[in-house]
Amino acid sequence: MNLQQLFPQFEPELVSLIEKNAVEKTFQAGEVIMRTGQYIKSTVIVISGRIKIYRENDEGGEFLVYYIGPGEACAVSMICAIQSRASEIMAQAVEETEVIMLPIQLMDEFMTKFKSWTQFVIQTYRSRFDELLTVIDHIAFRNMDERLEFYLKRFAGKTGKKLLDLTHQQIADDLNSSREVVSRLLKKMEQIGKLKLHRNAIELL
Amino acid sequence: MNLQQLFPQFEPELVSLIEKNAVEKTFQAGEVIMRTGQYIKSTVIVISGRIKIYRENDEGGEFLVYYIGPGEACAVSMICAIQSRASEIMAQAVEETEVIMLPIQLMDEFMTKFKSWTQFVIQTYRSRFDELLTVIDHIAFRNMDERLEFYLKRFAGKTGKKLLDLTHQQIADDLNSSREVVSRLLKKMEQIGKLKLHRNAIELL
DNA sequence: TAAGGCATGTGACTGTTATCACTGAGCCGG
DNA sequence: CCGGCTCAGTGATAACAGTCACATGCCTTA
Repeated sequence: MNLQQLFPQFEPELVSLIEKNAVEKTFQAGEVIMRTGQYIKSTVIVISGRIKIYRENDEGGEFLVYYIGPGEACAVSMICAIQSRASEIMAQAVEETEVIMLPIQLMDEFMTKFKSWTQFVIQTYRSRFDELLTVIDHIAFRNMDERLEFYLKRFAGKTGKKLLDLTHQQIADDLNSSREVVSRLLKKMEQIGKLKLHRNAIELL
Repeated sequence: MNLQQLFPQFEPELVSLIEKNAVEKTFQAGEVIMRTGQYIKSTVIVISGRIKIYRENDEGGEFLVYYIGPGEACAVSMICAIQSRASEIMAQAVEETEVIMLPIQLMDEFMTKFKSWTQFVIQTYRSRFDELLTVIDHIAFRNMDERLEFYLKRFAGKTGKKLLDLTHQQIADDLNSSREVVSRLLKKMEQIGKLKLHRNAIELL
C-alpha cells in the first residue's frame, strides 16, 4: 500500500498520521463490510479493489446505489460515523478489496489540521451527491430498458472491459427487478445488436 | 433579516462579512430560482420562506427531491458553484422567499478562515445526502400509495399545518405521477379515514 | 458419461400505474 | 344567474414490470 501515491494531494505529515493510526483490512469478494442497522465508528477508504453500496429493504429487495473504487471514501460511513448513527445502507466487496479504516476522532482532528483532508471530505460528499442525483433521475424517469443499458455501461466503465462477468440474476438484484425481466430485455438488446450474450457474461458491442 | 440569529454558531466576523458581501434577493411564490442547464455562480442560503428542489426531464416530467427552509443552504448550488458546472436541477420558491446569494470566491475564502463555515457546509451536504437516500428508498421500493402518504406527511411537517393547500395535480407533478392516480389513491385514503378531501386542500386526520 | 446444479429462455397471467375520455361540481366575473 | 374556468371523480383500456411454471442447455464432478 502506498498511501502517498494514491493521495498525492495529502501532506506527508497527514499520510504518516494515517499510516500510524488507521487500521488496514482486506475483504474477500462478496464479503459484507457494513450492514443496515450497524453502528459505524470509522470512515472507510478504499485502497484497492471495489465496493458496492446498496440499500436493502425488509422483503429482501436490493438496490445498487454506486460503487467505490481506489482512492475513494465512503460518504455514508463518514456521515454515520460523525453522527454516531446506524447506517442505512449495505456495503459489500465486489472483488478482493483492501481498505483502511479511520476512527472518527481522527477524522475530526484531521479536519482542523489539514486543509487537504477537508477538501477530500468535501469532494467525497460532492461526487457522491451527484451520483445520487443521477440515480434518482433514472428510477424516477426511466424504464427498465434504459436503466439496464445505463447499468451495463456504468459497470463496463468501472472495470474498463467490454466483457462483463455478470449473471442475469445479479443484474436483477442490483436493479431491484427480476431475472426474467432482465433476461427478456437483454435478449431484445442482443437482437438489435447492442450486445452479445454468453453464459455468465455479457459482451458489449 | 437577522443573520446572527438564524446562524448562532457563526462567528460575528463571519456574519458581518456575509452581510457586507452577499446579495439579498426576494422571490415570489412560484418564481424559478435556478433551472436545469443554468450556470451557478453563487451559493443560495434561505433566510425565510421555502424553496423546492426538483428534477425535470425532457418530456416535461417533474420529480420533487426536497424542500429547503430558513437557515438551510442549497447543497446543489454549492456543488455547481464550486465546480462551475451547469446545475442539473430546478429550484422554485414555494412561497415568498428571502435568500442571500454568496459568490463562490467568498465561499472558498470563508472555508479557510472560519471553522463554523466549514462545519455548516459539511452539515449541509450531510443532511441533504440523507434525504436523497430516503428518496431513493421510496422510489425504488415503495408503491404509489406509500409514497403519497409519505409526501403528505412531509408536506405537513414542513408547514406544521394539518390542512394542506394542494391540488391533486400539484401532488401528481411532485411525484411524477398523474392526477387521476393521485385522485383515486386519495379517495381510498379518505375512505379508510386517514384524511378528508376539500377543494384545493387536504385535511390530515 | 451420467447426474445434478446453475444459468438462461419463454409463455401465461397478474397487479400497478398511466392514459384517454368524459362527467360533474364549485367558483368567479360580467 | 349564466358562461366559462379549474378542480375532482370515474370507467375503460393499455403498457410495463413482476410472478409462476416449466423447458432447455451448459458445466462440473464423481
